[in-house]
Amino acid sequence: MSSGTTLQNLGLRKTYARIQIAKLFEDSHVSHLSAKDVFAKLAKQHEGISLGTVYRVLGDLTDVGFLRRLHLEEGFVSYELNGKEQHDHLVCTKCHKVLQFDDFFDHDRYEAIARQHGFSLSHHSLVLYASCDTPACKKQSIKEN
Amino acid sequence: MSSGTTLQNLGLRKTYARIQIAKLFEDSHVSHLSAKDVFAKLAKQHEGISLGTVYRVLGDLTDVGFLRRLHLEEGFVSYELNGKEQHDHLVCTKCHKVLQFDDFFDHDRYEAIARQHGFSLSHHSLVLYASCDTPACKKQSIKEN
DNA sequence: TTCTAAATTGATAACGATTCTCATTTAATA
DNA sequence: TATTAAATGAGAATCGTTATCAATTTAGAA
Repeated sequence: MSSGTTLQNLGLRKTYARIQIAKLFEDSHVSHLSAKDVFAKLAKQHEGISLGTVYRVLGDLTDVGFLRRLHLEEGFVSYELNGKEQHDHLVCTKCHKVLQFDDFFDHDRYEAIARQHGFSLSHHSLVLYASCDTPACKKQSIKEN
Repeated sequence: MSSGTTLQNLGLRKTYARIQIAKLFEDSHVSHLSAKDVFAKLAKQHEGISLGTVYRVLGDLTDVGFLRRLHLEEGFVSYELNGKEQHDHLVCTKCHKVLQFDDFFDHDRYEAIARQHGFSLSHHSLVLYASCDTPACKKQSIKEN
């Protein structure tokens, strides 16, 4: 399914910026991009999508359920495709590498916990902070100090 | 244990600002306070602790392990006492009420997941977003729209 | 295809949370 | 008590993000 079709199905006007940004996320190579990441990637390939528009489009795509907001690291938000199954994230505290993992047992348990407290679950955020200590990670850690 | 003693044990100089802020968190009534929350609470009772100092002290107390940073809501950080057992949070998406809950089964599972991916677990963040729909919550939701 | 109204965009100002700077004050200790 | 390093207040600076507004583009009617 092309990004253009996706946008129409979502009830959004088909614009150049939205198509390029939706494509970026549909491209399987990328995930959890921040606004700045998106801006940088688009700047390399296309002229004239401003940072303000990137923020707006990310907001729009999130509002219609195409993207989902993540708070993996302090100080900024990232976005990922909002698939049916929500997966969780493992973040290296040293080199900031991010891995996704699926924990299929979670959702029901989380729902039960929410219900026990009289809440009705909307979604959850589980982030495991850990160090990966790969050679690349160590190199990066040194650079930062 | 008084906050002064706590600070000394942590290797921090005993200053007025640090003692007041540590006390605020040791007082069992409060938890998950943002810098602005702390500033506001101190302003009522004590003169002359600047917002800059609040941020610095919160950072210091986090660095020595007395507090722990939380990212419960978008746009700002909150802090809570860093007890041995880490508990998780349930946040109302409408009125922003926060409840803590303990899920004692989690830690081992999280550690296993990290290990499976070659990571070594440091800590985790689990936040359940849900609506509480209490009368107070509904009142607040209306106010915000 | 052309026209029109409404939605989107770029440029840039504004904002809120947080950090930094630096002169002044305070805590630890000799 | 005097010395020195650390902590503070005031305010400037920074960073991510949102808002403003005039100009452009889209979708759909004519």
